[in-house]
Amino acid sequence: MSPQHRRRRIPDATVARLPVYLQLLNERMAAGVTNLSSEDIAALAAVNAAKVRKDLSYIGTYGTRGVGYDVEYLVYQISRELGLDHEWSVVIVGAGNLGQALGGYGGFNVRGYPVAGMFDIDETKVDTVVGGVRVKHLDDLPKVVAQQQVSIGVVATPAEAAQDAADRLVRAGVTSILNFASVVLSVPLGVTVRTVDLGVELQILSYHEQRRVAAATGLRPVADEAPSGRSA
Amino acid sequence: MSPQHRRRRIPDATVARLPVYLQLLNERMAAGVTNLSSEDIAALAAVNAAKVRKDLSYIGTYGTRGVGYDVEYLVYQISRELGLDHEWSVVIVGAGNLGQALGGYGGFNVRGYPVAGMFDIDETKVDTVVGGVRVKHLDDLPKVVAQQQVSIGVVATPAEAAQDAADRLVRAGVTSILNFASVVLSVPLGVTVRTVDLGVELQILSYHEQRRVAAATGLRPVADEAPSGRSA
DNA sequence: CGATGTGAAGACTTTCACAGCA
DNA sequence: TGCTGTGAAAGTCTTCACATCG
Repeated sequence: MSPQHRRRRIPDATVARLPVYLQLLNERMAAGVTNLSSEDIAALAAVNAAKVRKDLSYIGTYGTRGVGYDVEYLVYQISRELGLDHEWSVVIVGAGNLGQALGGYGGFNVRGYPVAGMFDIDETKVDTVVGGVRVKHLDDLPKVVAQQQVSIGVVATPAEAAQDAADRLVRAGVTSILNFASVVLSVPLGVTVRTVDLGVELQILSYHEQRRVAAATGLRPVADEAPSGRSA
Repeated sequence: MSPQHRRRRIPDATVARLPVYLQLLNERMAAGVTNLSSEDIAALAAVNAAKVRKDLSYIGTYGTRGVGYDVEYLVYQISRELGLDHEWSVVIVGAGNLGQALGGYGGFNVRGYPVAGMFDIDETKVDTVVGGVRVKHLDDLPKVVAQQQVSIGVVATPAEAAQDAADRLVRAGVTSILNFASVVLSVPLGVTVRTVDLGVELQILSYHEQRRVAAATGLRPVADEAPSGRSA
């Protein structure tokens, strides 16, 4: 019953920004705003207005010339494009420090990603309850993934166990993995992996810090400025 | 006492990959490997060998033709380039669910980012101890940042409080922020922000899932395959 | 008139392909 | 000989600038 355009492929860079726009559109909508121009959205997202228009043009022509974008309609369209018109169950592998934090966080359910199960190999963790979810043994993963039609898995294990976790997820039928371990996961073609690594993020930041120090010390003239963001 | 070349600016894309190479080089080094070719590194990082060579060429010419790269030396050079030749103290703002997980995680200290302080406005959280660190009131932030020369701040607050946290960090003198809240932070030029948003990551994954479903349903022919990674 | 949607230009990134050196 | 280091080509992403339309 939806326009279901499924036009040309959306560039990765755009896909990565759509959730950001969506977030802020939802926020403005909650504040009672009904219309926003690309300039407005750009300011809120700390990007260039032309980029906003290009990005939005990939999902369709939903703006009104001379006016802007209807917030509610745009939220609907972006949501549909991101596959948010239904819930996506996720499983979390690893019930340690991070796994517990993720499970207890609640953000999964709120955002439409209910936690179908949490798994660990450690027998002492099995059957404990984290964030309302009872931890199961990793061997039960295939059953849960199949029964609950899970297609997204979260790897929250120590680095050493991450590849095994990923292998098990893939074997169970999961095709998207959010990896919090500091390892490059090897997965078959057709499986999407996104890695979020605290260490990597910190090192990118310290690289910039180190440049700033070098610049300030005046040892070398450094012409360019570090990246930053500004918004309204 | 270091070669301190400070050559041409390193591209952002490369800066984001250097920590990944570093991680895996350290791992191989621990396993006793002393030499690796660009091809080897590429396989481990699931990227193209030419990219590895280009990336490494930005930090200097540290390879040996016909042989490859000396792992230990390369680790040293990448570390230096990323500013890892000394420790960078960090402060964590927000002692809630996530803040506690980060504080207790220990990964900060291991990687050379000791936690100089953890802060919250909630009086009931102040003076509790998280991961060996006593939570202080947010008003004490400037003192700690100044005294311990902190230049990196972590925002682990709810979205509503994140901008205030960022403002306080910047006012205190922090110039790099790792933001875990679902908001686009507004900071002055010269301050680097990196945002890690669970919701954004999940939505990017569900976009790919949704495409796969559309493709499988056969409703529309979808020619291209979702991104993936493969390594040895 | 004002803001969208978009070709075209420009910037950045990746990949190729091979000269050059150990 | 084998693998690095790098110009040059190809590909992707961003930004400009303006025709177009509500």
